[in-house]
Amino acid sequence: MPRRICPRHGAGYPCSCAMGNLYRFLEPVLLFLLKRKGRSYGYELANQLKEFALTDADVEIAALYRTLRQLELNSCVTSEWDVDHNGPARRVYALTPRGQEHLQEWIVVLGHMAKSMSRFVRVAGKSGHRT
Amino acid sequence: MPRRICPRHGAGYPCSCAMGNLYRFLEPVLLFLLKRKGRSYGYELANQLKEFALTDADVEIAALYRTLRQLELNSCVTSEWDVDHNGPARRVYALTPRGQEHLQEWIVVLGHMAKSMSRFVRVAGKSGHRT
DNA sequence: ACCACTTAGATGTAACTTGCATATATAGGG
DNA sequence: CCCTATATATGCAAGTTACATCTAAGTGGT
Repeated sequence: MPRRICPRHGAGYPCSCAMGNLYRFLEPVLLFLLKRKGRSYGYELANQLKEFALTDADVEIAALYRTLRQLELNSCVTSEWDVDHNGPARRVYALTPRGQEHLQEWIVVLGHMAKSMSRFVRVAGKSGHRT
Repeated sequence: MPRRICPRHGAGYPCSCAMGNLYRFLEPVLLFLLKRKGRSYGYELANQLKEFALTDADVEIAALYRTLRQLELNSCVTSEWDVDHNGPARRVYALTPRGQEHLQEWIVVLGHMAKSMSRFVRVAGKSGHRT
């Protein structure tokens, strides 16, 4: 999330300029999974991610961990270590109110994009590709 | 288009890994406009682009010119100078068969993405946002 | 004890993309 | 001559991505 306030649309409107990290769309899915689950950690989220992957690309585990830390830096999630189990410690994340908001912004942006893309596919696909 | 052959899905399947330049989605729209128009040049394409923008971001004119040159490097379009008019010379582009194919790949990829995004918006939007 | 494997998180870095500023040049109007 | 519109292009800092690599704790086999 580098440019949180979009210079073109300002602070109020959730445009994709301000969303950042659009490429593989990890952020919105992670926020949603955390909302649904309550709390979770990276390794677990990685396995649930496939269910909602917004592209057909594989989950990049390194990007996932970095995205989670980035979300924490931006106060969208909080984390604490969980050592109360066998195996290596887990960094357990939970959504903040700020994260809830950000998820809603993402939902608006992705809604727009889905609509534009569907329209494009409909129009562009109409002419030219034979069955 | 840096990684044209995706190491995960191979050369046959048009996955988004191999598409590159996914961020602002200039490429597919330019290919489509060229197909529809027959031939056109950067400055003209820039004005038509707004009609099919896949995100709400403004058209980045520099990105447009660079994307067109990149498409030419990858044999998706050809170009020639048009000086047969008043004003500065225009670099006029036309779609190649390779470009047609690439547009079809984009349509498949964007179709998948639109579907995944719609689903995500439907599911994630269901709980939590009050009117 | 040693080794391989799974779970769990993190970092290093080259290559690439993006946003924004800037440069170049032709032509028309004042 | 300056200003604007048309038209293409480059420079570069900052940010993103893909892939490799590292650390460490536990489990099961030999």
